[in-house]
Amino acid sequence: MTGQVRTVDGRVAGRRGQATRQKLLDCLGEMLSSSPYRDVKVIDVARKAGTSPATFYQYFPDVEGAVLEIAEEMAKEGAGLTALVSGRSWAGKAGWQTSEELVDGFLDFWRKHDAILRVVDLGAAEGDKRFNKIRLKILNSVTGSLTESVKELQSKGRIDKDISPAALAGSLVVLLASVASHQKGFQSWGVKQAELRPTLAQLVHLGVTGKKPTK
Amino acid sequence: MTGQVRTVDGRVAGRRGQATRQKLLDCLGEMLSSSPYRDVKVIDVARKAGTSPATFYQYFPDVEGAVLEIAEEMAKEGAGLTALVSGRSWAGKAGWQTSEELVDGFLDFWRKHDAILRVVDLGAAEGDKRFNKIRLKILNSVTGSLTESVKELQSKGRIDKDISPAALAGSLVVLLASVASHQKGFQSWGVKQAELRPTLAQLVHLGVTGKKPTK
DNA sequence: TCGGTAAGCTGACTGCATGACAGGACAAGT
DNA sequence: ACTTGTCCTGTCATGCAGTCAGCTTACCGA
Repeated sequence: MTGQVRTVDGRVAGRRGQATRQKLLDCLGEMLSSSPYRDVKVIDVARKAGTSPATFYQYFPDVEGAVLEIAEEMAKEGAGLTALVSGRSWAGKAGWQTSEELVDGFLDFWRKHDAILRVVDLGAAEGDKRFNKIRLKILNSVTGSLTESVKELQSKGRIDKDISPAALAGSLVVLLASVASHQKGFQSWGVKQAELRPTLAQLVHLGVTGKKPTK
Repeated sequence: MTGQVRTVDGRVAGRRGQATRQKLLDCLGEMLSSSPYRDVKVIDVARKAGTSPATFYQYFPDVEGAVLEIAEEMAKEGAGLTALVSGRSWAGKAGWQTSEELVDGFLDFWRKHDAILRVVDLGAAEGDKRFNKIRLKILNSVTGSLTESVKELQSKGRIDKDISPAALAGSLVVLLASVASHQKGFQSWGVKQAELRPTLAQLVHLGVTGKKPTK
């Protein structure tokens, strides 16, 4: 399934080559954290990795191509976020705990992949299908499970019939994603990190169950 | 207060100069809508405006500087979003209407300024204070009013005391903003445009009042 | 009407990044 | 030692960034 790693000109990469490739990806990742995406240059990445620009182009068509590579990697890890929702209960105290853990898991993941997620978000918003696919892969892992939960509760009459479960689940997930990526922005509103957690958990619980949580 | 428009080298811009400057801004705006931010070149903007790169640099230090200019302009318009919340009622049917109109107004604004908002969002997420300031200026116009509404309802005991009004208002506003900027992404979840509106309105109403809306 | 002055624009230049290529260095097997 | 295939880099053509001197245009007072 996962074919061998290949260079741009078709050769099969060996041990040494893979190491170089990975080093380039790592350095690119670091650069994305420290400088604006628009200013990241191939030459800088190469220098940081102790190699030459030509080497970079042996493994990636351009900066964007390498970013996609990092993003794919992250998306694999992101698939694990499903566990935050699937098989969890939304009733009573357990429901509140589900909410809290979902929020925590999400914020942690976003904090960890902060820089690369910014770029993925931009690419997706600009209409690039490859980036959108990656973004969806991550969000879907949560949205899918959440949609099921909403449908179930809706069938019990707890949520209005004219609400689309997918739209609701999607909105909540997007809410988490964007709060996560603008955590710093909240500080300007005098909102502390610690206040964000319960607020989001409350919103999620309200959205999914239509009820205030019992703690 | 608003000093005269000046060129980079300190000259005062006259009628013709202002027109050229504006044309450059317009063309940059168009380019941002049609191609990725990273690929927008000064030379292309200049060509599109029927002038030379050197002229561009007479009015702006670089692409980012010009983008900030467009963004400031947009932020002024965005200040008008306050009207969507301030002085509105959150009780009964009127509350539901407030919710709906807030969502509509927000989505419209975002759709209209789609391209530039993407860049502002990126800049803010990357930690650039100037972009963050602009982003906050827009969001604050709504968050401020919404925070007041939440505080008022909280004092009536309708919302838990341990919820920070600012955090709640901020989260809701950020929810609107991010759903707006990824409207296309929702289509992949099989969510139609028309379903988004009521879902968001419901979430906003739930968040602010803690109750399901009466329609 | 006629300079004088400041605004407005651009050609030309330097420097740097991109991206392609050919060929050298190196490791492994025979 | 020789061959083979991987791996890296020097070099080069191309194109954009950003600066400057100098030319053109518009305005204004005498």
